[in-house]
Amino acid sequence: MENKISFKEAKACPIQFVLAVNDTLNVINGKWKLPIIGSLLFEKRRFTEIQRNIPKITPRMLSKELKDLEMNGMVKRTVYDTTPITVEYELTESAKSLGDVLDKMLEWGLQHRETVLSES
Amino acid sequence: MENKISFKEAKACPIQFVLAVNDTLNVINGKWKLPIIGSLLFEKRRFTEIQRNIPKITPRMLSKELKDLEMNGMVKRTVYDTTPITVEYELTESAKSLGDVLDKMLEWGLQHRETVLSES
DNA sequence: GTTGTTGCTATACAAAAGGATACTACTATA
DNA sequence: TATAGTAGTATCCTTTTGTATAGCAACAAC
Repeated sequence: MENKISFKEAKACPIQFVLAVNDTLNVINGKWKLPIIGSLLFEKRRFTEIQRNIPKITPRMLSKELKDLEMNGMVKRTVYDTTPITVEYELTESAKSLGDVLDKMLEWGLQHRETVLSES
Repeated sequence: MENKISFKEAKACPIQFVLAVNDTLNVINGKWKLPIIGSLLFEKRRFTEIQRNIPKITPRMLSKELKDLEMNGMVKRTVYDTTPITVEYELTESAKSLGDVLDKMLEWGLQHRETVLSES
């Protein structure tokens, strides 16, 4: 039962290509995932720390997005039995490796903006 | 008035970082942009060709998304005065260069999926 | 003169995403 | 006893996104 798809195979087939790229996009989609990942990129943080880091997010949204990220293997949640209780969120190794992809997007985004503006 | 931001600057500042990456994400967000880009990656196509290429898209959505992509400098639209009228859509150079970014996303997506599955 | 083709647009609606506001249980501090 | 901090939930509402279905104008072939 070898259903693993190689880069080569995925790239050659438009359908597999779109599906696999969407896998990546789905992990970071929505208004808040990127800011949350950004907040955790360099250090683990607690719920309220992230909240203070992203001024306009509501606890409902933060809670929901953290759950999403955890389910997708992007964030690890650790509970410490202190009083009051302490919960720490940190990025998984896989999530940290997304940094390279984000760099590529950053690069393209800056360049594209320049190209588009220079044409107007 | 030099408001151009370098990769280095953007990478160092979390806010600029998130903004610039979002620039890239916004260009390909929504359900249909990626399939449309995929359809145009190797050849220019006409409206109904794209429609046939992406079976479940409605003309309303295709029309809307193509306009979006055109406005964002991703697609060039050319009208030929034939009967019936012919309209061709093709990716801009900037859009084609997005291919490299998509490859990175593809790579990460495949790898992440493997990592997450192997842990369960 | 009916049907088909091209590249769409109009209207109405359903679903998904996100926001506002209030609230919980527990404890520590003033 | 009142206030504040911890990590969230619950409920309701608005905004955004996408769908369904129909139709248009210009021709051309049958």
